[in-house]
Amino acid sequence: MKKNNRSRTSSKAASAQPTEIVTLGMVAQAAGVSPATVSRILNGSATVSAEKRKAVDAAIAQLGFVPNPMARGLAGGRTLSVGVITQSLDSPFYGGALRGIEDEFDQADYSSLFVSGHWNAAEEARCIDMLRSRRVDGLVILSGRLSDQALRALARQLPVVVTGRTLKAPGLFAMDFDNVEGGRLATQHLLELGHRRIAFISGESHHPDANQRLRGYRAALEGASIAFNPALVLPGLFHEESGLLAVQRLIENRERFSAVFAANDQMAFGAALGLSRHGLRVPDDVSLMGFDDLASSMYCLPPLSTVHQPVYELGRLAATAMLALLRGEAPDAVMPAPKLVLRDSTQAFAKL
Amino acid sequence: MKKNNRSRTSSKAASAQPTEIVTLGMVAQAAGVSPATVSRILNGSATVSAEKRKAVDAAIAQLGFVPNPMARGLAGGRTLSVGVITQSLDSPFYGGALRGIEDEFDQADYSSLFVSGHWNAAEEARCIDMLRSRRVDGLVILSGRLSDQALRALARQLPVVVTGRTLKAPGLFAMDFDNVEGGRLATQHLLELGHRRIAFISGESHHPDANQRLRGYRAALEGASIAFNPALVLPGLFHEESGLLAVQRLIENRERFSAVFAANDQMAFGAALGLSRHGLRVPDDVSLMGFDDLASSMYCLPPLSTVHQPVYELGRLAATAMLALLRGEAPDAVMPAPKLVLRDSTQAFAKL
DNA sequence: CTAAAGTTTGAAAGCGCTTTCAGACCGCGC
DNA sequence: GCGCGGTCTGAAAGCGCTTTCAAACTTTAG
Repeated sequence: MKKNNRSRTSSKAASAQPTEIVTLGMVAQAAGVSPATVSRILNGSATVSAEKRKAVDAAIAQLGFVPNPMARGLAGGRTLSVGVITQSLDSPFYGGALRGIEDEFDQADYSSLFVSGHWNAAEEARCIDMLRSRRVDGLVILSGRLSDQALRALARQLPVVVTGRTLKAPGLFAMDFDNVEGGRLATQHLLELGHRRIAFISGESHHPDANQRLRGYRAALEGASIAFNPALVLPGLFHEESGLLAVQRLIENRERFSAVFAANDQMAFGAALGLSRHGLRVPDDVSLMGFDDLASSMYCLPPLSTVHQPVYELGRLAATAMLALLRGEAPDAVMPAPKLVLRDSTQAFAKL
Repeated sequence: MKKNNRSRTSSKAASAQPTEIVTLGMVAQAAGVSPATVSRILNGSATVSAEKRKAVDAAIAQLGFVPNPMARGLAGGRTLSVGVITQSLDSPFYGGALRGIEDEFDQADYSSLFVSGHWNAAEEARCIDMLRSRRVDGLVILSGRLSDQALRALARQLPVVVTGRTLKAPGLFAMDFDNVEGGRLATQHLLELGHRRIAFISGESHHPDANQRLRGYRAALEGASIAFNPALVLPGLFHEESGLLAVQRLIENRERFSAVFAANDQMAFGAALGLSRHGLRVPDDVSLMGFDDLASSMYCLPPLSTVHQPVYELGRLAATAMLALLRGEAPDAVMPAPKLVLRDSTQAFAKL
């Protein structure tokens, strides 16, 4: 018995291990060829005679050989894995995107390493270091906090796909959703329903999405020749509580409004609760509009009118783009345009 | 220039790479010691003179050396990574657990590989194979579909922590939430409010959680000497739509009920919508109780009374248990007991 | 029929790290 | 002064795979 240092958990106990470790070398031996040949067949990196190929395929099947990604990574420089940086693993919004990414990569036999940056540039950088040390072949970043500069530098080292940006650089593919148009659409809808005093609950001030949606809101107002009233825009933090708070503030300030447009659905939920606490009914007393179209928006009370973001699709597109980048091709993913989803939380303005 | 086959993306373009690849060998050379010594210091696997240790530490810091996990894994048999099998990456319920797991492992310098089994035993097996081929040091399985048998076999090969089971085996740690008690608590609460005709929307019939919660429901009924009425328990699929459907069915059947207890919050949301569609108000006309206490349950309308599951804590506990297993210790994590969270969706039964 | 130009193939050299194994060095006791 | 048990340390052998490199054949051209 040679020295077997690996901690295979049980060297004597379990005898009928379902999966004994099978190496490429063993396959080679079983097929009567050299390891190099097996590797070539595995990777299609060179032509191999049909005869040997058959023998090897048989050996692989018979032994149940599964290549060891670590060894592959070490030797070949590729790991068939890509890092995905999200901000929070349990975000109802990004969750869908993660699923899309996972599905797409799975199909291509890549595996995805998910890590979350917690909306924090430093932590994000840490994650990136970690992923690079694991030698991921590429990086998908869901609207990170990194500067465009840093992103460009990163893309020089490995392929990067980033969402929520418009940015061009070698090795870098950016996909952006038209938040301005989305914000405009939502506001316009409210306007068309006759609303004139429309409150806007914004997202975090640093967040580009929030600002773009605000721009859309202002653009729509302008299009309808309605003066922008800063007192009607409230700060928000993209979570339920901040929506609630915003509405409370609005009411405390005795601001008059017949509709509320929240920069995301989560804040809209909070707003709905806030309104209800003050005896205001949605949509009878005030119309409410969200943004994102979370899975749960269809089932809240009342079902929320919102701007649909194809978040699962976005995930798939991002992954597809990464796959293209990895193949050395230029990705051609196109983000779907914003689309209004009208449900029960908005209705025509009723003159009081 | 030696042959540099690695595809470092740019061998000439970028000159001021932020992170040049630094190997253990380079550290050794810089510190004037052998690679073996550096490794020993890194892993604390043997005593090293203070002098050399200092030199090496300095070199590491100066060069910004980061060990390559792949090489470590290949050579040492440990990868400092653990696989986490969840069912859906975007589940509002498991999301919290994932976050807990990630946080805990991060602190211990382990990284987590998340994959989802999509509630499907075959896919789950695929995931496990994939993770094993990546040589994860352990496996955390969030209420999988695998048989206890399979789990036991798995645990013989590497440490496993599984939630949603009661199971004892070497190398295996199971953590279970007391769903029966939770179901009992919720039902009892409704009972105490004076409700007598309480509908129960169940989860998938194969899902142990659903069945346990049902058992709790029946136990509470029994405790109050109320006959169990099968017509009041509806099948459900743990998602919103099935909650909606269940309520519709209930109403179509002209079943009389003054309260609904859904086996999870998502179905409760659906139920709320269903009730509202039929002009039934929560809680005035019917009380509604959920299970899980999702983050959003606090913000729905009306805020949902439910059974709190400490899902983030559960994640942390699972990770802590895995860390203990990895150290060869026996984990001693204890699941918190179910706790009622009473909000606005339940109220005393008002005689019609 | 020989030289040049392909094809296939295997031997061998790594990838970056861990881990024996044995040598070097030290302080002891006899 | 010699041998013994200890404590450090480096050389070297892998881990499982990829990728040169050159050898061994086959073709094709001249």
